[in-house]
Amino acid sequence: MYTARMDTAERLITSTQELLWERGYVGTSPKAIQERAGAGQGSMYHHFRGKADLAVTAMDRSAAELRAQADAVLTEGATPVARIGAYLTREREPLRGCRVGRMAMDPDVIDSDELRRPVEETFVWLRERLAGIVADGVAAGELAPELDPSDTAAAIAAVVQGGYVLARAAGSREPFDRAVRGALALLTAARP
Amino acid sequence: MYTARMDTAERLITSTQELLWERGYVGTSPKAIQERAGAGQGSMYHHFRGKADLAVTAMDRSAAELRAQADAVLTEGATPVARIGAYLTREREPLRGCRVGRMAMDPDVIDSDELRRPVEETFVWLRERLAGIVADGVAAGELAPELDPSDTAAAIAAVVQGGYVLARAAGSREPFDRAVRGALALLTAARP
DNA sequence: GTCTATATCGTGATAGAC
DNA sequence: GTCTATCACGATATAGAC
Repeated sequence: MYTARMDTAERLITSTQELLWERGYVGTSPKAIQERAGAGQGSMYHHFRGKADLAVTAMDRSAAELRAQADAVLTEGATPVARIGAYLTREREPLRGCRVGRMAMDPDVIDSDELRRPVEETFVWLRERLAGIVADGVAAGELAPELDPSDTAAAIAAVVQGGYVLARAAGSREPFDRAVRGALALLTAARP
Repeated sequence: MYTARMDTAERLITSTQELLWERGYVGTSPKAIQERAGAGQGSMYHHFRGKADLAVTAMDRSAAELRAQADAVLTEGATPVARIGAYLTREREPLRGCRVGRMAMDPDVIDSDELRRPVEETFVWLRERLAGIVADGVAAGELAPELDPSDTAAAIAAVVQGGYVLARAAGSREPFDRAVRGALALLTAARP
C-alpha cells in the first residue's frame, strides 16, 4: 500500500492521519495503526511516546495540509465573493467528513489541550482568513456594509462543517451541496 | 442520581442518552452505561439485546425530544424570518454539541443502517420543516424569491451543526454565537 | 530500529445462581 | 429481574532480546 521509499515513522504518521479521519481518535487503536503501517509494536513505541503523541503529530500534519488547500482555493477568485464561492464549492467528499473538524466531536480530543490545539488553530486561522475576505468584499462594495466580517466568516465556516454532518446523516452528499448552494445564494442576495 | 420512581430499563436508557451525547457511540461502553444507571450486567442484557439495541432506543428517544424542542421554537415567531431566528438563537450549550448531530461523525453509527436511521430521520424532518418556513417567507414577500427553500433550509441547519464544531474546537461558545448572528444577518439582508 | 513476550485493564457478551 | 462468574478478545503499554 505504501512505497518502499517511505520509512517506518512516516508510514505510522500517514496511517494515523487516515485512521483519525475515518474513525476519530477514540475509535482508532494503536494496533490498527501498526497494522496499516506495516509496523510492529516496538517500532511505534520507539518513534512515538504513545497513541496521543502520534495523534498530535498526525493532526498537525493534516491541519497543515488542509490549511494549504484552503489557502490555495481562497486565492482563486477575481472578487471577494468569488473567492468565498471557490472555497464553498471546492471539490470535497462530504461523506468522509472534515479530517480536522471531525476531531472536535471526539471527547478525548476536547478534554486534552494538546490534542485540541491543532483543531483550534485550524479554525482560528480559517475564520480570520474568511473574515478578511468578507471585509474586502464590504470595502469593495460587493457585500452589504451591515455584514460583520467575523460573524459572516463564522457562518461560512459553519455551513461547510455542518454540511458534512447533514451529508453523513443522510448517507448522501446532497444536503452538503444544498447547504453550500443555499449559503452562496444568501451571500449573493446580500449585495449592498 | 436518579429518583427511585425510575425503573431499571428507564435508567439504562437515560444513562445511554447522556453518554452518547458526551462521548458518542464508539466512546461509550456497556460498563459505563451500567455504572451510571446503577444496574448490573445482567439487568442490561435482560432488557436489551446489547449495546447497539440500547443505543437505538436511546437515540430514538433523544431524536424525539430534539424534534419536540425544535418544533416548539419554530412555531414561536410572528413571521417566517422571526421563526427561523427563534430556532437559530434558541438557548443551547454549544460546547456540549448536538446530541443527534454528533452521532453523524461516529463511524459505527454511519456503518449501521439501524443506528443511522434516527439521525437521518431527524435531519430530514428538520430540513423539511425549515424549508416550509422559508417557502412561507418567500410567499409572504419577506424573503427574496431567488432563495430556494430546500437549499436555504440546509444552510440554516448546517450553520447550527457547524457552529457546534467551531465552538468545541475553540473551547468557547463564541464562534457558535458568531455563526448564528452571521446567518441571521444574511437572512435579514436577503429581503426582496 | 525492530521484534516478541508479557502485563494490566477494559470490552462486549453469555451462563447460571438467586 | 437482578446478581456474580466467567470468557475471549482488544487496548495500551513496558521489557528486553536481537
